[in-house]
Amino acid sequence: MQGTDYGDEDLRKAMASELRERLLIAEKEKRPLKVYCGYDPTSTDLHLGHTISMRKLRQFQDLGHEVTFLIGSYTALVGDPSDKNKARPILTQEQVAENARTYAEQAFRVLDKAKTKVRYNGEWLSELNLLDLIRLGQNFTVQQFLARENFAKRLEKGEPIYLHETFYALMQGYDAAAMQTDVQVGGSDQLFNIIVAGRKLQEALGQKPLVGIITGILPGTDGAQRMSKSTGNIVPINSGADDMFGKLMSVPDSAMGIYMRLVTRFSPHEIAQIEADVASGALHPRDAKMKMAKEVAGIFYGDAEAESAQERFVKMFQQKEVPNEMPEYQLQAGQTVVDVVLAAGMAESKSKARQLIDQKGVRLDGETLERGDAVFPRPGVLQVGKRRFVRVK
RNA sequence: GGGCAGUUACCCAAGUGGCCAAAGGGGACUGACUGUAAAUCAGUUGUCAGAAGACUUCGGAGGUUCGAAUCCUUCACUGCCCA
Repeated sequence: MQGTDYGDEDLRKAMASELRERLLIAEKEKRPLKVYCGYDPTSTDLHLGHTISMRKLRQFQDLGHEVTFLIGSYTALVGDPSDKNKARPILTQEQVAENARTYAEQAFRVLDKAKTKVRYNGEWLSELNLLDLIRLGQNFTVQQFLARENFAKRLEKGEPIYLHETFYALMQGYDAAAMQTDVQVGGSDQLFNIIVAGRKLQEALGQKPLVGIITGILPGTDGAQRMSKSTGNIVPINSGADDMFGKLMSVPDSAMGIYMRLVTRFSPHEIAQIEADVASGALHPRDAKMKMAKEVAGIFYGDAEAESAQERFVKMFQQKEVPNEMPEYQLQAGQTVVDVVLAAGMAESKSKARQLIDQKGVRLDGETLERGDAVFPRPGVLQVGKRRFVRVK
């Protein structure tokens, strides 16, 4: 149960004992537990935050249970109101289909492809008619929804709460029932959807209510806000070992602990040791973070790749060497420095390019370029800011 | 359906006829310091122009005015109260 976060000790105990009980039943019946977690394809990239629940699924998988990677093709059309103070813009079916396309592939960086069922909740949700929906709704009161923190907050602030947002929990709950789920994994923002909606609907439909495994929520690279595409603080799992390593190193020290707990394979004992060493000064916080970054990159890309990502990182940022690989740009005759910065995609407008130059943020082979209106002096490595490079040819 | 309030840049938010490209905060970006961390300090943050300046922007459209984010009309959207 490492990395779980129920926010309530009684609930945790109840779920732990229900899980034990359920395991015994399954053993007696000689069947695996049906375990699932749902992912709404609201963007194209899965990120580190998604992998917490995926790794829980993997654990179940390794223990021989039946794991379903559920793509929320239908729920994504509604938008989960969880952990948001705003309604999410509704996606079109086309957008959802496009996003869903690569989800499963990315998921197999963590899950065992051979043992994973991939399903789409449109399969059963699209079959429901209005009467079915009304019947589902009979199991819940408006008060239960208004008690949810994110709805209560919006209510208090006078922000809109759309009726369709309340369907989300019903839909997710119905997923659990449709798949006759034994165990559902999800982040603590899913507490309501899993513990209230899922269990209640299963009971109403004569099933044994599922056991919820509620994981902690990973903060983003800013170390504070929940990792999410819309806050722009994600570590994508598909963008290469170097990128992942670098992004992990930029996470504030204060978030190191939670990263180790949620997204590494370190044991509680190892984590305690690292934290003690950092506290005593025996281990430099930077090196502790490197350990974490290498471990996480290793999970997704293998230890060898993670090792070389670390080497490149050290070269680039500690020894200030330029990276070996970078995008290239073909210099055109007569182009000024501003032109090149703009054309190479290092600035979004000429004004911005000029500002960067004025701020001494533009260098060619390490030498600061002072004049934006001067003709670009010669081919070389153009650096903008600390970490953006392009080879001008 | 009726009454009231509101819609400002990436986000929050000030501004109620000229001094407004629009205060302040957050975020982002650049530089210094560092461990590509955090914190701190300095700067930038509509577009174009070397500068002066020009142009576009304050929910949409139209109007009044020498001049509009600010006034009027209308449309759309949101909240609150009443039904």
